[in-house]
This record gives sequence, C-alpha cells and structure tokens, in this order.
Amino acid sequence: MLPQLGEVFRTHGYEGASLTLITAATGLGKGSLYHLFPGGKAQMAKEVLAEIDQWFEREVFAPLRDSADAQAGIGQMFKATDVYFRSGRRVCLVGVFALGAARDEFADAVHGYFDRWREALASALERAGHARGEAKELSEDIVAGIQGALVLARAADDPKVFSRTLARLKRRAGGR
Amino acid sequence: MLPQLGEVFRTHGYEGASLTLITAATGLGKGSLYHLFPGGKAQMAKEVLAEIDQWFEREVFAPLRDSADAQAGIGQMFKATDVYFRSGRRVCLVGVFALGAARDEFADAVHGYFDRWREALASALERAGHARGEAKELSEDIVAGIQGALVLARAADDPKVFSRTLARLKRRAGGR
DNA sequence: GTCTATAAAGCGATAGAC
DNA sequence: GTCTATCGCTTTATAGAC
Repeated sequence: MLPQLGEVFRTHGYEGASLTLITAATGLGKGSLYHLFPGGKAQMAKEVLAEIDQWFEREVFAPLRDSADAQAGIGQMFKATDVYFRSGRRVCLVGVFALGAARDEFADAVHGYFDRWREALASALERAGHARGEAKELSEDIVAGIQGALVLARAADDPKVFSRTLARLKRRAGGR
Repeated sequence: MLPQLGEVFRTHGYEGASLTLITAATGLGKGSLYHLFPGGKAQMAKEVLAEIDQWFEREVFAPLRDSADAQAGIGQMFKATDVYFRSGRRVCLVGVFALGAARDEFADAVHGYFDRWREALASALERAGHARGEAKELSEDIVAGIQGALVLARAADDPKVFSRTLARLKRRAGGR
C-alpha cells in the first residue's frame, strides 16, 4: 500500500499526485483511501515519508553509525542506495519534495532525512580515518552527489549516469 | 514577464504552477496571458525554458567553450552559477522539471540543458590540462554536485550548504 | 491588449449504501 | 472495509465586451 503510494508521489510530486492517479495505482476507491487515511493526501504523504525514513534508518543510517568496520558500513550505504534508487531508474521522493512547495508542509521529514544521512555518513568517514572537518565536507559532497546524479540520470533518461557517479563517490569515500 | 513566469514554475513546479498563481505573479489577467501565450501553460513553460537556455548559453556554456584561458572560463561558470542560483536561495527550474512528470513533455530542453553544460565544462577542463576521460568524469561530478547542493540547501533551508559545496567543486576543478 | 464572465473538466473530500 | 454518488471548489481554457 505505502510503496505504491510512494511511487505515485515520486513520479508526480506532491501537487501532481492526484487522487485519481492514486486510486489507479493502488486499486482502491476514494472511500477506502479516506478510511485508511482520514487526513487525506497530506496524511498519505506523511506516512510514506515515515516509511522511507524507517527504511533508510535501518538499511543506511544505522549501518553507517554502528558498523564495527566503518568502511563496511559505507559500503553497505552505497549498496543499499544503488538498490533503493534502482541504479538510477528511480528518483528520490524526499529530494522531489525538497525542491517543491511541499517542502514547507513536510519540513521536518525533509530536513531530518538529509541531515541524519549526512551526519551518519560523516561519523563513519571519521571512524574510517578521515579528519573530522574533512569527513564533514566529504559527507556533504557525497549526499549532494547522489541527489545530483539522480537529477542528471533522469534528465538524460540514462541510468548509467547514476551508476558512474555513484562509483566515483564510493572511490572518494575510500571504498574499493 | 518570462522571469516572473519562471519564478512561479521554479517555486511550484510545472503541475503546481496554477494560472491563479501566474496571474498573481505577473499582474496579468487570464485573457492577457492567453493572448500572449495561445498555447497556454505548456507554451509558457517552453518559452521560459528557452530563455533560461539562452542565459546559460551566454553566461556559462559559451565562456566554457570559447575562453582563451580555460581556467578563466571555469571561474566564470562558478561565478555565474552562484549569481543565478542566488547563492543557494533559488532552485534550478530545469532540475525541478527533470525530476517531475514534466520531463517527458519538455524532454528536449531538459536533456539539452544538462548535456550541453556537462560537455562545455568537459571541454574547458580538458583544455585546462585534465586528461580527456578525467575531464569527462569531473564535469559530470561538478554538474551533479551543483544540482545536489541545490537540493540539500533547500531541504535544510540553509543557502550556506550550497556555497560551501560550490567552493569545494571549484577547488576540484582547479580554481583558486 | 486587457478585462470579466463563463464553460467544461478535474480536484480533494464527504456521505451513505452495502 | 469498499463502493458510488455527490458536494464545493479550483483548474485550464475560451468568449466577448471594452
């Protein structure tokens, strides 16, 4: 349910995700949707954002923060990122929200997602041997680089742009 | 006229830019708008994209391709980019379109913008002394980095994220 | 060239039958 | 819990006065 919902928001943005598109994607009528989400579209988006946050917390942020081998945690991040974004065929819903007018309504979720990603990555980079300031800079470069690569890959309609850029970011992070 | 129109599309995306918002931003009634743009919203977006393309062609792409001093051309690109995106307070309209469903309708403009940017930058980097393959990779990193920095800056509601990242990209390009 | 009025369709959301 | 019907509003777009 939430994954299908997420796909609609991802593809059409918050404004563009009409209830007609949502009913088509989920197979549920409006009545059912409002039974499940009394708060309407805003609640749907909030729950989708929360689910995404949980996924990244489990698959990306926690490994970055908690891996005994910091470099392995970073490797897991790149692997999970590649899977999640379907090697560049899928766009980042939080990034889409961040660029649009929806950012203000979902400011906490949008802000938290990127901030915790950057912070967890900086912690791993520091434990992997980078100086504190350098790790902070590099973490910003990498998270920005991933988001930018998604923009470019979709603009060019060529997922390879994402794969290539991700591979170079991994090298800069010290990955093999 | 086109700049005000562009600001609405930038802030609200193609889907979110309603004629009500557009009339408010331009001060023109619907009648006047359809007199100027018989093709409606689609034509407005197309002309805005064309104007943006011209601006970047003149201020960014041409200097990158034609500067006798390649490093000076790259410096001009970073300067113009910082000005255009208001040091991170403004988002990239073409990037917004690229991420959304509007990409398909405006595929040529979206694809051309990023491709020509990357290509012009690669040419300058090569003339500045980078090996051909390295220049191509670096140009992709830099254009993606700029787009990603815009996403992060808007997500954090903090333009400094953009300025910092832009400064590091400039350093990687060999800028002082 | 700009306005107001209006059309037709789509929007988010609700009510109520089943 | 899911559906259909419908509300009230907004959407894009057009017509026609000035």
